[in-house]
Amino acid sequence: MTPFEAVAEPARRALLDALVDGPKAVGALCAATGLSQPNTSRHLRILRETGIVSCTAEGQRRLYELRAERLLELDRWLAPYRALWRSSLQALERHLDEGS
Amino acid sequence: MTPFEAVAEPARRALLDALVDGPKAVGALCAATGLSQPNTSRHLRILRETGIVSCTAEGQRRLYELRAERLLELDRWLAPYRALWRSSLQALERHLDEGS
DNA sequence: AGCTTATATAAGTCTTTGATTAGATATCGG
DNA sequence: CCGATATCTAATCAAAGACTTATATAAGCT
Repeated sequence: MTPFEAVAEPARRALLDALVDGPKAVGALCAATGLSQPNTSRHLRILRETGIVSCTAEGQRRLYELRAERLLELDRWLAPYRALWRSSLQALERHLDEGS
Repeated sequence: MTPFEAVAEPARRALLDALVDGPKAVGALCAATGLSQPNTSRHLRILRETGIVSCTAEGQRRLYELRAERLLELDRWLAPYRALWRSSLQALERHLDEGS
């Protein structure tokens, strides 16, 4: 699965958002997202297989951690478009300047 | 449909990539992507309904044009993760510096 | 008007994928 | 060893979505 498909799912974005401020166990992620436990595990597996999170066993829990580098691919794809909307913003600014 | 889901589909990313260097008619987009015409129309409709492209009738053709601003939402979501991978890159650099 | 080109839409099929329920595995505390 | 907790996996179902074929609409040309 591509990172694009991985983050397309709202549940998985919620999981990632919950991981921004550090690694968490599955139970904590269930609580944070409101997802059922099996559902959480399934989405975490997808994220793990995509390489966006990694998992380390910590006693009877599993700590999931972000591997944000994997999202670089999204950022790189976005780059040409970013250039475009920057230029439209600039055009808008020019327009507003002319109007004032 | 969210912009996330919209760009998750490879065919739609191909269409967007073909539109980066300016508006194109449907036929040109078919040729550029190798998608069938109905398929192209369907994906273009999805992109249009999501607001990522706009369409203007030009005689018997329809010119599709990028509305890159709509992808700002992706960029904004990505921001916190960008901060993370920047710091991991910095950590890697520090590590390499120590090693040398 | 009739033919052609360009695009959109509809119907049908097939695949993918998300959610739930139930059960399996493993670790911890006594 | 046993019960409780934490997590994973399997099976099943339902829904979403992608692709094809066929058809409709509309503009352009002669």
